[in-house]
Amino acid sequence: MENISSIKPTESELEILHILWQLGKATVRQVNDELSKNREVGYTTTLKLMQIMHDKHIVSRTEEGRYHLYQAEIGEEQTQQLLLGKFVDATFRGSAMRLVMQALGNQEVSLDELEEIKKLIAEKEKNLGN
Amino acid sequence: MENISSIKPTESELEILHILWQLGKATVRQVNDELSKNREVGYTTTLKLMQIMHDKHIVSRTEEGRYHLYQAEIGEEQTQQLLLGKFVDATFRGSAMRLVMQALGNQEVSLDELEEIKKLIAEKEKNLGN
DNA sequence: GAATATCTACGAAAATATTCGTAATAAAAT
DNA sequence: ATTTTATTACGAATATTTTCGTAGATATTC
Repeated sequence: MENISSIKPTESELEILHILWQLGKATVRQVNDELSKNREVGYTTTLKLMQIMHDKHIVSRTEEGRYHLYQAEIGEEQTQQLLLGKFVDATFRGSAMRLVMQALGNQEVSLDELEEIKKLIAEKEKNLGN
Repeated sequence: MENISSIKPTESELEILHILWQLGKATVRQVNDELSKNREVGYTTTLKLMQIMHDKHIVSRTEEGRYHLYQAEIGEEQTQQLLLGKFVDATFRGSAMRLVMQALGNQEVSLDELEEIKKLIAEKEKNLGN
């Protein structure tokens, strides 16, 4: 990926990216099998999507004999970060704070997870305190 | 809105909703003026979008003389909550925790805001502690 | 009161995203 | 070696979202 901040995978592409992030390298068949666990989807549909993603350089591929092995070209965290920024802008008018408040208030978060978040806040406060 | 969990405003619709949430009631002209502050957009484009939103029952309208006065039919927090849930699923595979960590780690959040978040966490821990 | 401006309604074009059918090719099985 | 199976390439149909042109109605201005 050259143009790093212009990433905008569609929802379907994101589904495929998640599978590739999990599997590392995968054939269209493997990805399609994974997708099929959740919903009906034709093999050529998945193939086409992955070809488009290849055109867009968000996945790379190598030929292994007769197959193509696909691999994500953009990192999971990096992508989440970018999508998060856009989502915050679109839905929370740029206020990450409000997003966090809503997420903590209403989404499922466990006690252990809250502890981790507290640690992160403590560190962040230390840095901001400078 | 009858079918509350099937809300899925598009990005353009969300932009308009933000304006309506802010203004309360507004004419197409007012909304279009607001939109135009950010980007080029034709009046009839905005009109059409708002008509579609009316068809979908995500806004209501009353006739005031020659104008129509539009008003959001879905609440801001409620909508954000729904979109947040979908976003967490699509982008963070359902882990609100990871979203919060990333948001705190990389988005802009001030010291004061961190304090507020800490308060929220404290309360939530009290409840979860039961 | 004629011209101008400002609305709404509506259809359809344009842009984007998703789905799939068909053909070509290569491998595997019989 | 012929048939069956699995793969890629490609075009096109379908669906969704966004944009806008045109027409008709009603007010406003000169």
